[in-house]
Amino acid sequence: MQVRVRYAPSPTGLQHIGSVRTALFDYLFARASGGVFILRLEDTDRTRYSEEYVKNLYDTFKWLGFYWDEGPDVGGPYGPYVQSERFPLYQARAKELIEKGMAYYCFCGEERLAKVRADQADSDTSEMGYDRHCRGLDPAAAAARIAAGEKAVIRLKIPLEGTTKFRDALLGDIEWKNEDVSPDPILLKSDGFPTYHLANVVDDHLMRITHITRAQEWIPSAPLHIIMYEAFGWEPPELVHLPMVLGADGHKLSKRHGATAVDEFRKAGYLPEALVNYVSHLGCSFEEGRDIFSLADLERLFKVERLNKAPAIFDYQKLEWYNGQYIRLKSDADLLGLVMPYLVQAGLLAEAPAPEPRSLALGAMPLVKERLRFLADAPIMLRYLFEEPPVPAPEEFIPKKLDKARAAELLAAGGALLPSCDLSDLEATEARYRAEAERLGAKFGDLMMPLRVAVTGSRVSPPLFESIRLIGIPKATARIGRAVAALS
RNA sequence: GUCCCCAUCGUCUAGAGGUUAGGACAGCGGGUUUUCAUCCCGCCAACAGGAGUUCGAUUCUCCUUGGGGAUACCA
Repeated sequence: MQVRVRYAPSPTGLQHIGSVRTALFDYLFARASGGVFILRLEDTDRTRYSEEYVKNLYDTFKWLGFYWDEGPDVGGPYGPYVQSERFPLYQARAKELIEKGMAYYCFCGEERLAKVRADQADSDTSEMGYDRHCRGLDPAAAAARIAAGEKAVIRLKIPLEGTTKFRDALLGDIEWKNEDVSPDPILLKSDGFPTYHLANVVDDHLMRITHITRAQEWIPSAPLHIIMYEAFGWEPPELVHLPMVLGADGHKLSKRHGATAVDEFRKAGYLPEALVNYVSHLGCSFEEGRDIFSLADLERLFKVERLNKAPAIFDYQKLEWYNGQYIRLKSDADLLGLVMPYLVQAGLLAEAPAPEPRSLALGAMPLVKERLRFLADAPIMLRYLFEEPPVPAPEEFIPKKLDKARAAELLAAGGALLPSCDLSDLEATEARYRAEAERLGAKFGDLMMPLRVAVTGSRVSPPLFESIRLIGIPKATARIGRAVAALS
């Protein structure tokens, strides 16, 4: 039997790093088993729905490099793949359950439900949730009220006794007492929209889903779904509940822990490879003694047995390390392509730069490749190549244990030497400067630091001689001249 | 409160009865180096606790403790 797995997001927010991790495992599971990966939009919550989130969903996965075999945009034999386009299906199925006596109309309004909840909170009862007030209603009477136009929801009849068993491919056998299952959850809302439970079960069955992979927060609704499958007389898919992703404080990952929307990572200059690689190791391992895995590697190596049961804490530092690794793996041309939008946004480069500034930027890539943590760091690091940096305060020029006069002297000497240097020969240039430092009785570093500050505007910068080679000796000499003047 | 799931270094993990408990990130200390970074080397650091089972338990069972999740006309 061919494996069919789906990622079924609800477009009620930006794609979250946690759900993307679930999507990744869905995707890998399908690919590793030669199965089919399906995207299904669960847009049944129209109060939180937004078109913008649908767009974000597509953008996110395109950027990450996932593709689906069936979905709203690519079609497929079991469509439509958007739940809002499938409403009649759910209504029919809910009514089917009523006819079978497995579900019932409930006429309880918000107020009564709120009161039930409040009473439960006040008393020391362990009973929680709906009190099954309408469960005992005469079906014919209820049907008559519906026919008369009264508003109602449809609730599933959870058996009052007995147990529901199911097997999780990861966690093994799980058995629930039916009295502990959510008491008669709503299947169809009063506005006729299905809830997650109904839509999910109906669609998973109709779309021939073979494996449900979702986060462990869904375990408590699994028995309820199983009861529904049984009520319909359907074979339930295999369940795989994935470990959750937590923040540093051990709670469900959320905004207060830092960035959570994939979009935020993307804008900050994270690479999709880094994100995928890092996230794939939250709750899963692939191969020992290796840290770097491409999406293609993961597709090949993924196995359900390598999944973990315990929740994983999201570690921003490790993600950052991965990002650096992937940045260093890029060719200069590729890196420039990635960094370009950031340079453009900072006003350092035109959107379609002329050959000269473009080659300047390209030449700068080897200088920053080892230094970038995020793509967004590039403009800060490279600004001095494109613009005249302001002359820093005098104390910035003064090496440790030296004074202002000495700094000016070293700076002037270093500047004077520059025009006669052949910067295509870095070694020779360095040798000359070392000799110059010796002649002046200065440490090499003390000769270099003021020069660096004068040329780049900062004590921290990419390698100096290569930087000068990029902007040209005349420009560098001019900057040094200005700095000498400022120091005198 | 009730129910469910989980438990190896600070973090992500390897380990599937016998290992000096391995790797990675972070931290710390060195080295390379014109600053910063990269890179290289080293160090620190874990089987939550208690009962069993067994010749032998990190590994199997139970209990305790701890952590997380669910308890919506959201998913």
